[in-house]
Amino acid sequence: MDREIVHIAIVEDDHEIRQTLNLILDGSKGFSCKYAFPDAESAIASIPNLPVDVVLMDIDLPHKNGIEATRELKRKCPSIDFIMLTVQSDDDSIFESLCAGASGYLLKDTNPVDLLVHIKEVFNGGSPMSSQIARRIINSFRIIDNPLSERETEILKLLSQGLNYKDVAQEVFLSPHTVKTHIKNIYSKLHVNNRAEAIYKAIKQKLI
Amino acid sequence: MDREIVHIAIVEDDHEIRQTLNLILDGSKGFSCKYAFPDAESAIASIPNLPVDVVLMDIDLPHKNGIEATRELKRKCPSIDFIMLTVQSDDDSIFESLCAGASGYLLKDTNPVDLLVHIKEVFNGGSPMSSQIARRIINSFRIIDNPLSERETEILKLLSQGLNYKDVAQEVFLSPHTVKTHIKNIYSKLHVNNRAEAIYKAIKQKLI
DNA sequence: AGCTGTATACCCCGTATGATGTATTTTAAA
DNA sequence: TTTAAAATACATCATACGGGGTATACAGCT
Repeated sequence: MDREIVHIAIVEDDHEIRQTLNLILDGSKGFSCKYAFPDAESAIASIPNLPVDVVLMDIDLPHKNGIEATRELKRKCPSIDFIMLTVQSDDDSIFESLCAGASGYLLKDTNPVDLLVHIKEVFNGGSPMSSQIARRIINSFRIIDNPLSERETEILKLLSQGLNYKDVAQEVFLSPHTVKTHIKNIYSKLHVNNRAEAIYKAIKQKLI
Repeated sequence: MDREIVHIAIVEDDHEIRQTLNLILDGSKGFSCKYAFPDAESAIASIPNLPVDVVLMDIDLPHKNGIEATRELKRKCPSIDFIMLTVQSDDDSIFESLCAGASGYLLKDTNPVDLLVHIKEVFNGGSPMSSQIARRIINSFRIIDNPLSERETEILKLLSQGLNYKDVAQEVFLSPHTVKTHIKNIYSKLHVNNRAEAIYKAIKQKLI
């Protein structure tokens, strides 16, 4: 099963990089690279009709950027894997790319041999990324700190499920008055004035 | 700066694995492994007082598991990096570990040479993980599908910021009546009856 | 012994909210 | 070109909600 050929497409506006990548990839055993596009528009128009397994996508493209292109193409062709290949390594680019459907995120200074390895990895269901980039993603999982007490967290969770004062009170065997007091305290601790904002903040800070 | 020695601690209940790892790591140039613990409790008691850079943590430990141990230790010693070293690769274990503060997640069948490389990576601010595990993490970023219109999304975002009918109406130059109608439609599309649940669902599905 | 935080419980009050309707216009797809 | 979806707007009504208070009891910390 490792003998299968991986069919690749490149989307990259820089003529030289595009040509170089194309030659390297198409010349390597087990790889085929017959398609290269200089912009998002032509890629979006053509790729859905091509027998492609993996797309190498630059982020900085002339009109429409590579993240948008990935979003549209991934919607049309969910089985194609996308690897972002870019100079940008800021958090926003990384997360947007992943949300758009990218399966890998590599920097352009990755050497050709590693690139081939990474393309194989994606093709076999992996997600290659430098360990520096992996760290940024992992850091997004951490909880900063939790000002809420256990009781308050419990109540906030129930509120996020759509329960009202009375229902929450019944659920946790408390007086509705007490629940109200807890909610007031939650608002004050999170510096918000209503339920909507409280839940938003709590989720963003991974409190619930 | 690559000449610095990485000080390692191991937490692993299996006697043989612990000894083997200990010998390999301590015998390698640039690495020092003087501490090995068979359970979470002893590790939690000792590690805060030891000069340790990286901890290799097994998940399956006798009483308290490795994820809990990581959570407690990371809280006490934020500068120590934790690598989970385990046979389990289920989604829950991965995400819980990362939320608990782990910086890497490797399977036990990782060969010793790679393990050394990965420890170096963590020490230098990276996050090593197999590309299979990376893929699972990345998949958690994807959006399933968005039933909301642009206008509705816009309004829901404003609601999550804590704005009320009137404020939203002003913000988007609409009649409060219209905003109310949009909100009704949002609730119906998300199958909820109130703001709290709507925001909770919307965030969980990455709609806002 | 005093302080702080948490958990519990109650009161009043004005208003924002959600449910249930009707209705027109614009836009996009079939 | 008809149809459907989206966006716009308004009315009524019971009630859930948030802000303002006050109060007791118990925990841990200093």
